[in-house]
Amino acid sequence: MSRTTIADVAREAGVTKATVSHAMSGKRPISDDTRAKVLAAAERLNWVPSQSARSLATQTANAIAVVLARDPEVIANDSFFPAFIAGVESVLAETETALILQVVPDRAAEERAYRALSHGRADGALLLDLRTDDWRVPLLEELGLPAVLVGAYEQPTRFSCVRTDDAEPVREIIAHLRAQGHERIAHVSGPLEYVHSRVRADAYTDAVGTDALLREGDFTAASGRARTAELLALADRPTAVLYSNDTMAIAGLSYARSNGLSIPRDLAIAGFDDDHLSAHLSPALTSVSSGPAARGRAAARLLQADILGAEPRTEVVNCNVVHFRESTSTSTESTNR
Amino acid sequence: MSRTTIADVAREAGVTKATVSHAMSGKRPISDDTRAKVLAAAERLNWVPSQSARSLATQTANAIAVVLARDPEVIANDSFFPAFIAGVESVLAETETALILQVVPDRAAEERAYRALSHGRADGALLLDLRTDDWRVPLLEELGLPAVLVGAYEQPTRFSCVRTDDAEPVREIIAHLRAQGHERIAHVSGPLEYVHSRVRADAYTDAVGTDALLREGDFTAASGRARTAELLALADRPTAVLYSNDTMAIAGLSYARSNGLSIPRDLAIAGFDDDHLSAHLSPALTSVSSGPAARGRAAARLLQADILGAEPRTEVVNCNVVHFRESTSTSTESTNR
DNA sequence: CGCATTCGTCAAACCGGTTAGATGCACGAC
DNA sequence: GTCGTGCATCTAACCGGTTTGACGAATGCG
Repeated sequence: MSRTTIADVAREAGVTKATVSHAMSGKRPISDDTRAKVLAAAERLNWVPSQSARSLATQTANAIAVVLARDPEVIANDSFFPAFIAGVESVLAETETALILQVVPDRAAEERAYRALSHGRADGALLLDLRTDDWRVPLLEELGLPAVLVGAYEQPTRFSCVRTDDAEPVREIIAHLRAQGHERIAHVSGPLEYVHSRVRADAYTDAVGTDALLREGDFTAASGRARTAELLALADRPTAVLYSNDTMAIAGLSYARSNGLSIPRDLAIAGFDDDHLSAHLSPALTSVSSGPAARGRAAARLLQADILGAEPRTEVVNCNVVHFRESTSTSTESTNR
Repeated sequence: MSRTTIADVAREAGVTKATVSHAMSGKRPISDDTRAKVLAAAERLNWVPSQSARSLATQTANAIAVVLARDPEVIANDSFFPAFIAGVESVLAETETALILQVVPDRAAEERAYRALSHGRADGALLLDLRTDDWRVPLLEELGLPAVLVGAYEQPTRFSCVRTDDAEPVREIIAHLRAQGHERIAHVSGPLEYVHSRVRADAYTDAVGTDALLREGDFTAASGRARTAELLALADRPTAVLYSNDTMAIAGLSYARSNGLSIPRDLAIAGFDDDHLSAHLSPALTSVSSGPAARGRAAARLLQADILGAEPRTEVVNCNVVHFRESTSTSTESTNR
């Protein structure tokens, strides 16, 4: 099963490897008829240059990477992720760049993964789920691996960022709930080590004036259910809950219902990230669409620019739109969609 | 930014490159204290072997690939895909194998992608969305690239398969609808070039005895809406529709409703692939869970086995479970979950 | 007509690993 | 003391591209 190599093409075309290489890349002038011979030979033999040989020689990989330290279960139930990836791919497809997706169990493996990536496996990385003082940022700086930070990041950095303003939609939702007479508004956040969870939680605390009804979840349905149970068991139970993603919101909604509460009459519920089905739930779920596909596209573009040597820059992709739906409205009418 | 190479480690440890290589791989006996010196040096220098150099030398990539010819939009709204990937990753994570995800716009690009993959970029591929007489199967056989076929495939092949029986749940749903008195049952399929779409459509046609109410969709919400509109415009409009995925089902449901139909009273609706939110819709959507994560795990395991030289085999992962919910029940009660 | 210049191609080194074959050394058997 | 034997290590070739310096031929110019 010997694959055809550049040497085969060279022999077939009656030239040397170097000429084939130059004919393909155009980095040296090649006469038109030689180039034609080379192209014909390559075509005839179905030659595709070996990616590993090329990346060894050029130190580029034609691929970018996303390393995730999340539990696979969270990935499966997350609405942000697939849409984000779809956005990334829509940009990468244009240049036939591959996306390397690696899920790692722990920090040691994650660090190894980045080191391996920087050794010719990937030309750059997208960093998701940023933590405050994220250790990955200095690591990638040290490795010299281009990267784009997706989400808020507060430290100064040489990397490009794709930001969104996560605080604003939280304020909007709280204001909306307040306007409807809600006074005890709770928040089930994501893990607070994540910057975006923290930003949302802080915006929440600022808006309601206390963190008494703030509970930390982990984006899973199980945690949504558990935190909701805790909140509803309080003597002064909340009349509205804002969750940091739709999966937790729906788990909370189910739990509240199974305990005899009517949504939104007894408990108003809002989510985050606007799963594509959330508009069709019963009641339709108020949620914040964060434009995951647009963010994916922006991140991929910035990364490609960075790899080509462009100056890093921060792009604010503010696609955040709050969709107010039945789950937070006192009237029966919904603003479906 | 010169990365540390095996030569640096060799110098640091006072041995040659070959010794370092053997010490790491264990392919030749190395004395204990030499090995210790090498490991210490590698640790000290934070050495990670270059993946491209290694894969050039060994013709292995430590990565497997999934190439998708779908529109990014379909990926974003598909419930099968993220869960499947999560299942795959949960297996790959154990061996620090990377997943290469490549979305291609057309067939030429897809073929190039597979050829490039077989040149040291990936050790194997998972084939999704199989078509009847899929051209990719002979191509990968020719390239000698190990692969696992996910879904039904009828031709004989040397590749392992992960099968599910897509016909059985269709029969179950039709029987269920029949038992409720439905006589005009329609089906909105996926593109019929896909084997799984075809199998479902055939099972449907067999069960109802005609394909008069069969319409071909493409898994997008837009097509679900359009095909539903066509069906409802018929003189003898159907009283029940089975869709080949949940996205189309929900689009159809919304359309029917906005035309004044009540679900399930005027129109019963069932989906496929059981999105994680489908149980929470209004009405809760009857759907078929195909165990995407389990299938992903099985596919990844079979591929890893194949790469290591195991005999190809077909594994039937029959996780298909029909969840009958409100959208197909005449009574108000639901079997939620 | 001779020389400089440009153009197109070639030969060889290099990227960073792996691996087959050669070599040196210690040890045991005779 | 000599010779085989086996173990540990080294040397060097190789994987398949890219890239640089060299070189021969064609061209331009005085």
